[in-house]
Amino acid sequence: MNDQHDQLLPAERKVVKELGHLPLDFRAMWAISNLFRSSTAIRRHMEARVLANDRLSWTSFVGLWVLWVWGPMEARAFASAVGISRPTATGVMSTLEGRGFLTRRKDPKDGRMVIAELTPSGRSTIETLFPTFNLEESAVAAPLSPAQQDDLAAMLRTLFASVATGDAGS
Amino acid sequence: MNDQHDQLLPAERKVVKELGHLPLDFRAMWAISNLFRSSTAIRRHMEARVLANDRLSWTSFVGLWVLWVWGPMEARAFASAVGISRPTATGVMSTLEGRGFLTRRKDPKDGRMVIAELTPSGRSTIETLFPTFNLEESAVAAPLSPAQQDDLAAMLRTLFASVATGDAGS
DNA sequence: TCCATACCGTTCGGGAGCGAACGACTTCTC
DNA sequence: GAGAAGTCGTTCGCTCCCGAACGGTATGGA
Repeated sequence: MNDQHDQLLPAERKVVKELGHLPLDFRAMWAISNLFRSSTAIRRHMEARVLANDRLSWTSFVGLWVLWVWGPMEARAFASAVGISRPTATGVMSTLEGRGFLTRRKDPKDGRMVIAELTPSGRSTIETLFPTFNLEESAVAAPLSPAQQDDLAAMLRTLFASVATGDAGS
Repeated sequence: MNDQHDQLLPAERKVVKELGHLPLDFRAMWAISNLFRSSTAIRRHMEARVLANDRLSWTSFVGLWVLWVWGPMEARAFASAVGISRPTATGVMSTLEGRGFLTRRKDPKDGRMVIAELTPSGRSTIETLFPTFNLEESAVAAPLSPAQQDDLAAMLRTLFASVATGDAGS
């Protein structure tokens, strides 16, 4: 009598009530839909609690982080690492450039390429911001045991691989 | 010699190489960062594979889905259920209205309220689209065992609760 | 009764996001 | 060595996305 159903969120119970009669894969649905629910909520939580002080959007923050970790890189690689399209990367780079966090220069070896690089101001911003960000990540993940956190990361890598490489399904 | 490190993605290995010396919670970092990595990739996968045929954005699709499951609802509840702000909801509703999927009307009981409702066209669109969407969800989640899918959903609900209610940390 | 208070959806301004198309540049091919 | 083909970053047009601010509506208390 005490089954999985009791664990569901109110919104999920409503879905069962309205769509329960249809032949759907509810197990996959709960996994995927909670992936989006939690990721959106955490993103907004981080923006409000950690990033708002520096008036930094999530994507700009990721941009700084990527350039910090990888060093100077071509616009194309930047877009890929941040996880956005090339047109979007142009805009994000312009934003960061306008705030003095980033510089653009042409690659002398290949006139098509543009190389983005952190300014000292950009570097110091991410260097002081990231530890705070990670502290909040740690707090958010705290309700999960260390082993659970490892399992979670492993399963998410599996999902990522299932759409990234083979381009899953049908 | 065969530890967790071997499981890491190339980008994650680079992070360890560059930031490994700092006192950070890498376990939480892998969990949270893979949450965003996988959610972004799956979202784009779904947009390209399922939603593109109907020229429907992710958010518009969720909007249709919400109205399908919940029936007619106030704009505020719509925004909350879709997971967007009220200003954004105004825009999304306008988009759906322009495409003939949704109608807006004033609540006669309270002149401030606006009630959104699916048109027959909107209803038939989501009714034929959602089973296809769920089939793809199923395919994406397939590399995980049923028990793993349940565990994943449960852990994600825990993370969601940790930022939604108590507003976690510090 | 009337006026603060509060809540609703919308508008505004600005950044993020994409596919398609474009000019600049490199490389391949004959 | 000149034209075709490919690749790069950018621009364009549109949608999404948010916080702040605004007008319209309801409600509680003096």
